[in-house]
Amino acid sequence: MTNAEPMRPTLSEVAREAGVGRSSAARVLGNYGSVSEHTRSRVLLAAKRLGYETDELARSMSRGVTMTIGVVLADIANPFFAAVSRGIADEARRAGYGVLLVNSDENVELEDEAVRLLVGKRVDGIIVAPAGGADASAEALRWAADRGTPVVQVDRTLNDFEADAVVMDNRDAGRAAAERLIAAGHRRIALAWGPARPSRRRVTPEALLRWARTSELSSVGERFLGYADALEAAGIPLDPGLVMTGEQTSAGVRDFMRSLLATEPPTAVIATELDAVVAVLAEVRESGLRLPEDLSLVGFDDSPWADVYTPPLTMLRQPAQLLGQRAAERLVVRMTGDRGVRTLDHLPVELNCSGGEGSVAPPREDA
Amino acid sequence: MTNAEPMRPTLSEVAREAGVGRSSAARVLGNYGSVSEHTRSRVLLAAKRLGYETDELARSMSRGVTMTIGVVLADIANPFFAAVSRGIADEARRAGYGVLLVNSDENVELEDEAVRLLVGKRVDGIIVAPAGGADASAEALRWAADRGTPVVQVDRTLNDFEADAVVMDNRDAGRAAAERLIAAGHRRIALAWGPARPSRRRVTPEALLRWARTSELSSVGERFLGYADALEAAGIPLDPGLVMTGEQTSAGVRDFMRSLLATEPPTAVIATELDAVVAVLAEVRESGLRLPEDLSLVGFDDSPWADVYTPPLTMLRQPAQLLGQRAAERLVVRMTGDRGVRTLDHLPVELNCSGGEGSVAPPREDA
DNA sequence: CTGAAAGCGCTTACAG
DNA sequence: CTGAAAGCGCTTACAG
Repeated sequence: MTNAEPMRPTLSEVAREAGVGRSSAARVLGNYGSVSEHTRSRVLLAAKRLGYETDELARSMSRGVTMTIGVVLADIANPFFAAVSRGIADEARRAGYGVLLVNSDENVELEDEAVRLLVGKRVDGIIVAPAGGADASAEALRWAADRGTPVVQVDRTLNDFEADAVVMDNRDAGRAAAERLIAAGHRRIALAWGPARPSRRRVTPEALLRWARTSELSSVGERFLGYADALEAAGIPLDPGLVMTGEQTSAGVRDFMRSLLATEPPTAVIATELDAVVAVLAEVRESGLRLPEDLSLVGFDDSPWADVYTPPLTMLRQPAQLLGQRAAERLVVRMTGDRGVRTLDHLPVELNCSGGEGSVAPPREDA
Repeated sequence: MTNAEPMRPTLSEVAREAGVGRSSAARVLGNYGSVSEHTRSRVLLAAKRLGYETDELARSMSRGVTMTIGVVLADIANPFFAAVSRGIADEARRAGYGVLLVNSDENVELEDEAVRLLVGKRVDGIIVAPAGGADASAEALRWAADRGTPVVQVDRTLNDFEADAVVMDNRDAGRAAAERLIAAGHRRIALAWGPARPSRRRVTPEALLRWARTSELSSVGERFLGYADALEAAGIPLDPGLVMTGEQTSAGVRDFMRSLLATEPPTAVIATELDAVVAVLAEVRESGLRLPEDLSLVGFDDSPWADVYTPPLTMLRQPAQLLGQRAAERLVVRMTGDRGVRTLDHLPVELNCSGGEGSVAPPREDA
């Protein structure tokens, strides 16, 4: 049993082995300052001989920079966030940064804890998809930003928070989804899910809109506003009964769809999240309806499955990986010292199935 | 413009503010040693007043422990690895560790670089899904392990590498997939994809088996062996023409399926990866075949989509998140000082659609 | 070009 | 219980 742990050699040991001073060894191993070719080669040789690798932790300590960025997302297992992380990781690596990742599960407390952890580990910057809606306190995030740690928001934005953000153009996407269906002749278009409104009581269209416009800036909230825009432009009255504002879960979608289909069936539905798409499909199957003859569907968050589904699904493709990349690029600029004004970057969302294909068909005559 | 960056207060400043020595402040802020109630409260008060947060970087430096684990996976955007990461992250947090994540893209060089980066940042341990097959050199990994950094392998194992591993019971899974199809009456069962054999020339069944048994321990390799086991047990000769051994990509699967369907169509197919499942479905659609009447399918890597597909797909469900959790648990034990013998943990893979349902039907009479 | 010394912000024996 | 001092492994002015 080898319980003699081979300690990693330090800079001093390399210096001694090479027969030079510590500073000289430091200069060649750290690639700075100037050294004679002679000492350089001696040091390099000694380093090789000892298997020296510089201790980045110590370097971070003295340089005051860790070359690490912190990332706080709802759930890395969610395909959307997984793609975002990938975009971040690639861009970070390109710029020489490592990535420390934490899941927040859309929980404000966990997010706060995560941010403190990251600041404690002295990350050079933070990318976050803020949980808890636009009005969340997000104390730790604001504290971190005040303390001088650059923060970039992705996919969501917090009110009264002066940090850069990179988001999808969700309102435009919601509008595009509804327009696609309206163009096919639909007027009863359900939205699963819409903004998470606390009360489940039915409200007037005006109240729903007013509430959405003022209190909420989440992505699904924005998508709802785009949907409302499209209806209004087409002269179709907004029916709050067609908008799911309750619990944003798969089970919630299934309940919503089931009761809707049983009472006042829509001719089309927009599913604003991947989970919602799958839940709608499950309920469609359960109810025996045919897609798209009996019900048209436009979904969000493209997936390879959408193309091989029968029928192929009409989906809005979010450039999730690009979103992550952009956020990382922005953060790198900030970490490099840019103090310019706040930036808000909107990425376009595209329909993947153009033409008359996909899961959109005209409404049935008898509908 | 506030360009006066609020520097974070240090332990010394808190001590001065509290009017005590540094060591005393350290003891209360670090929760160790003993201090009088009086000084404790003074220090706590001063810390609060100054907004002190301990610098984990400095703490790591002096304690020699970073409370961070490094994770090297092929691609975080892949649903399987995304789930694995989630399992790791949850377990790591539970034990108080942060997670530094790097993608290797199945590239041995990138993996090596990632491992060196992680060791440089002095992570306390590493979890890795080794790239490049069982015989890969994986120098950095071996070097890290020799140096005393605990390493746990997930999903794959390297030959001649004395590190713990947590893997799926892939051979058993491959066997289960084939048995399911054989039980339904199939004898011509294609495998997309099988082990990545360099040469694309056809070989004898014996040569293929011999090669797979000796040189390869990747997960798809194991799945192929299980498939072969099931065929042998059923007295069905192994036909190398039905086993895809070429390029393991979606395009490769489509080529393989297309030429197979055009020349000597199988009655069933096993798709050993999620990408392969989607590619098979795409080719099935293209060719106008019906699932499962014309072709039965058993896939790997369950997804919520499988349940809402028509027909619902018979899939082998890999407990990916559990895999990550187990690996992290194992690593925590090692990081805590356990020097016990190597551990190899096998997780069972389960069929999600039992009974006669799903995408498996008896072969057609005329086949 | 080169080396001794101080410093990054903690922790940890070691005396008092 | 408490404080001065040394140390973690680098980097960084500062003389020589």
